[in-house]
Amino acid sequence: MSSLVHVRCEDGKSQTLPAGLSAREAYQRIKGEVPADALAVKINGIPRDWNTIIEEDATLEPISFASPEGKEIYRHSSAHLMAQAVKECFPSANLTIGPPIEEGFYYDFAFERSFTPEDLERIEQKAKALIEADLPITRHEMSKTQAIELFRQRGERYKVELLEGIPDDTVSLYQQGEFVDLCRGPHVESTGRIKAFKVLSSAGAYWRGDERNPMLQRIYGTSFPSQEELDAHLAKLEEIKRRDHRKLGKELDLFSIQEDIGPGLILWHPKGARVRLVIEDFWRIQHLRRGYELVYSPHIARLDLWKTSGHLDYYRENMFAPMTVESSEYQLKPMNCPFHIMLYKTHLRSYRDLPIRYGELGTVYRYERSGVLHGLLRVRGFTQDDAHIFCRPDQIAQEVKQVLEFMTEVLRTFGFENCEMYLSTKPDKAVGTDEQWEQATLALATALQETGFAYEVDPGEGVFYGPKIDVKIRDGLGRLWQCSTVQIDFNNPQRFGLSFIGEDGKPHQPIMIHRALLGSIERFFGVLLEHYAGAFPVWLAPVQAHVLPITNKQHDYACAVAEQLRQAGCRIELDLRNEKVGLKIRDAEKAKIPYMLIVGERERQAQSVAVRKRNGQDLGTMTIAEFRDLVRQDEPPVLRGATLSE
RNA sequence: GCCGGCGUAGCUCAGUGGUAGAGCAGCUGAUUCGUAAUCAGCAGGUCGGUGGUUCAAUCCCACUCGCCGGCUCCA
Repeated sequence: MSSLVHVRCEDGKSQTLPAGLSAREAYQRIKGEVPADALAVKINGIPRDWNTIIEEDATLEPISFASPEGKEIYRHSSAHLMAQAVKECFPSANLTIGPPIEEGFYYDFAFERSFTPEDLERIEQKAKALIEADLPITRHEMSKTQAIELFRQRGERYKVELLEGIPDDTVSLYQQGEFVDLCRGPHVESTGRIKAFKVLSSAGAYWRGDERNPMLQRIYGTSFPSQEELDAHLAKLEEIKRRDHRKLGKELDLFSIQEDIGPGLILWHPKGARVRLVIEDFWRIQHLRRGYELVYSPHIARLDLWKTSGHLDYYRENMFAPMTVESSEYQLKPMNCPFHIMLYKTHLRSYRDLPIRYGELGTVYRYERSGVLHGLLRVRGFTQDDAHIFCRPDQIAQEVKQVLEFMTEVLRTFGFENCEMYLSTKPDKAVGTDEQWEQATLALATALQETGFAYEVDPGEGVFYGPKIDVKIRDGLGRLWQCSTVQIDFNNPQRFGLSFIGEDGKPHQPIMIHRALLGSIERFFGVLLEHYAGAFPVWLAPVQAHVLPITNKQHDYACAVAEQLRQAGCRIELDLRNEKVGLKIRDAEKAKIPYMLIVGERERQAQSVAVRKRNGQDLGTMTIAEFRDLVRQDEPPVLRGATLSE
């Protein structure tokens, strides 16, 4: 064995060193010092502890919190720290697992009761004391048998169970003080490396995520390298709460969900409905211009239709129970596709007719388990902006490409510039031939490439009837939301025996493409509401301006202003209350009205309005016609002065 | 569905084993006012629902409905 190794640092500096040094020592010898923010080190590209012994030639690259790996290590060590605190406060709690997650970490414990807020406070204090103690974190490798014995002695039965499932003979443990956890690592060097630590919440979670398993007590927490960063993160959490669409929906009187109506069922109030109408008008105009036929279908249909479509077999758990009418069974629709298929079948189709694109704002009802309902984002009755494209296999790529372009245009209009695309391929359980899958998947990939979108492949995540593209949009707070989806379907054309007559005069089977741009109107509305924090852009705002007379001497004029603007298609409200303008402005501001039109004696004389924006900006006075043009400017071109009947 | 928390006036919330309060909103009156709160008065609740314990329940107990957080991110 060579006693010398060649070690290179991330910047290319290298040195030949005796084997057996730790990564930290080696790095120090070459570079003089290890950066203060280096949590761990990549050795030949693999994250490791700083005290890993170097036995072979290696390249070293420090990992800081700035990198995804660094965050993971930091949060993972934080999870251990919290687990140590829990074990010290509650020795009878059993350890299970504790991974880092997106903005923090959690650790699951088996404990005889739930943790109370007081417990969490105590745990946080204990963790802070352990940070203060700056305990070294050390790695120990041992045989699996030894590890099992160790955890058995400590009464950690879940750890024993985990170990029994590990195929390797050797496992690694990490220790800090009395605390020992089974862990692959790496970790930071000591508990003192964790600077700002916060316990956030607790909740029940099933062991291994399976509801047949016992319920564990999960504690969530987060940590950052500085108090400032932690504070910023907590402020962001507050901001998320402030923007919660459920809160805004109530404050702005947009919608409600009422116990007497039923969970997951949305009641659209006039203001919410106005926004929805604008969204839907925009949607309809766009679809008509892009070669879609708009259709309507009923909310219930004979159960047999759902047998043919396969929903009864594959989707039953998400459907409301059927109802019996005149001794036939009917089913509330969970999807619109069977209706569009039946529409296709009303005529004999030629290859010249394809593609046929049916679009519908179709309201569907799905049974969702009570615990998963969430405001407008997860409901039991919602309206899909659905469309089904029937085309020849060779038209898939072209059609999908058009859908993607259409989708980005629509999303951009609503203020979503960034999205992420995922291509999901054939799952284990699937219908259709391998050839069909390959052809369709390739068509999707081609469409993505031709439109120039970066995308990730989700292997095996396709629906059983075909591959799909899912699109997630990023909102104002950087959160991702699944809205658009494009799915290829070989299954339904076959089940329903769809055909078109080809050039050869023989029947062929069309391909069906399911697609939604907004996903569901309810969900999209919720996302939009949070994205804009309730302050809709002018073209979407339920009320675009308040007319605020200063005294009752201007009431007649204010009414005339409002009436003229309404006739011009603006959404205007009058505030004739016997109050000072200051209060009227304050109230309009709270209601997030984009414009305030203040009319006093001067404006009445000049037949003008003084325009104030909701951000406080004063646009000065202008005529009513000028203001109307100002509002128009904010509308997407397609809607500008457009009507559905044109 | 499961675990935990919560449910009091239109809204936000306080409160107690002896049948309830505040602020805002609402209504009435006064004020006629120039860019984020004028003043005064009035009215408003079967304390989510059902059942039980008790002389007495909004409060304690059980059930139920609903809401909130969480429930596949391999130690």
